[in-house]
Amino acid sequence: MKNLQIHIKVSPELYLKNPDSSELGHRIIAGSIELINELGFEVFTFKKLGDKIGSPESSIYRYFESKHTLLIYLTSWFWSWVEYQLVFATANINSPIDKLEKTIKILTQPVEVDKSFSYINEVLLHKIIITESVKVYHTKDVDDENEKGYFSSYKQVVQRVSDMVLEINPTFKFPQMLISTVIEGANHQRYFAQHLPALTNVEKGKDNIIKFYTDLVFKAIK
Amino acid sequence: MKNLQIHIKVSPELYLKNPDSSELGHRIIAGSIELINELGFEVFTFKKLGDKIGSPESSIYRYFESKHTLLIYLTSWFWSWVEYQLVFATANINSPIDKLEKTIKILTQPVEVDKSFSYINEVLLHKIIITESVKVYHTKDVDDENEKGYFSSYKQVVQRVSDMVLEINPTFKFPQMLISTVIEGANHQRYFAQHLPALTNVEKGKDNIIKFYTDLVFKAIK
DNA sequence: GCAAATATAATAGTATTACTATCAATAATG
DNA sequence: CATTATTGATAGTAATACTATTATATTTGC
Repeated sequence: MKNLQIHIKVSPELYLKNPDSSELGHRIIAGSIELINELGFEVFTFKKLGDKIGSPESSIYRYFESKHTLLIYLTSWFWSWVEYQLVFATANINSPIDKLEKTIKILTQPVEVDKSFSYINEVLLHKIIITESVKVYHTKDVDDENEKGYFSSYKQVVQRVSDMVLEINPTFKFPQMLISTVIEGANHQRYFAQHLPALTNVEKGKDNIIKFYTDLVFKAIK
Repeated sequence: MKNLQIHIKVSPELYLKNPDSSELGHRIIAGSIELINELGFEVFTFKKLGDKIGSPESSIYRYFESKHTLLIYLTSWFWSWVEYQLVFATANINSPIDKLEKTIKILTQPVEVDKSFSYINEVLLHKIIITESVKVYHTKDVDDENEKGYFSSYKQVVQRVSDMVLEINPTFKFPQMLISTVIEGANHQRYFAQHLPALTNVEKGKDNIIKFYTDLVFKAIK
């Protein structure tokens, strides 16, 4: 994407101190994206992150309450960024069908680097979304955290795309169900392709995932 | 389901000592199903389970290497049990379409108690599948564990249903992708209905989830 | 340009977790 | 009834997920 200097806004409830407001904050975000990828979320700790970025863990605790809220911060950033991409990519398209098709593509395709956000590696972040993001809301605290608005950026993406579905077929009864199925599904399939290929049908070279979910959506709402 | 006394076989790699071979084993399984539901997998520990069932944690460690393999054991049992239900329910149906429809229903409907397996509460176990099962294979050890066959019962269900799809439409290119999308999707939607209703379209009383995925499958393969 | 406020570093400490190890007591089995 | 297997009781350990305190930079407001 272009070299605009845009800032993605993340709800302040997700941090104690805004990581986008200091150099240490940037290092925390950039370092955590790398380290979570490297170790996996369970093995990742603030101690190890501190060692990596050369700061004590106590400093990281001044930005984030826990590694769990840091992960929510990252996913929240990601979904806001996806929404921005969505709006950007469909801005001048008039046909609702073309708009939805383009949107499904963005939601299901592999992510490319976006130079607009210097310290965030979107490709690695997408890998975290694929591998770790289910852990964000599969906890005993979901209801609490949902009330505090922790998942609003994800819900907003689902809502925006659901509205596009309704634009095409106002009588369709399950837009949110369809779109969340597609988003979660595409991530799952990308994960399966790498780790549990028996559960998917991904061939090298071809991107079956985009095709499969595009077909699925248009057949479902017809 | 009927009162047959059938034993679900779980791969021996998943335990150190077969929990189905002793009374303590049964208490571990029954107790863990209750306690994981109550506390959530992260907060659940063998210490707490030991207190609940009146045995020291060291005894539990003689059955399972870790709480992670215990969870895999539970999900593995569940998918074997689902497969048995699938076979049972479609045994005398000749029409491939009826068979698939019945199958999708079983995969997406709420679970009912099955008296055949006395010490296992299938309804609670299904709640664990819905809430915790993604954690089973979203770890750094997936590839390793997959090679050891830890996920074979789940893969077998997907394979069986994929074959039914191919029976109806032998040219359909993405059977595994479709079926794993449906299974994971239905579980996700049930979770969303309870905790993140903005992501789904479930109304009280009606079971939209079964309807939605049944439609989706038949439209996709037509 | 300097005091005051703020951010970060350095270090220490704690309850809990996820185990492993050892030995005694009990129950099952041949 | 002697042997073997199973469970209980107890202890111990490194790592985790924090909290707290004090010292040292760095920024900022006047």
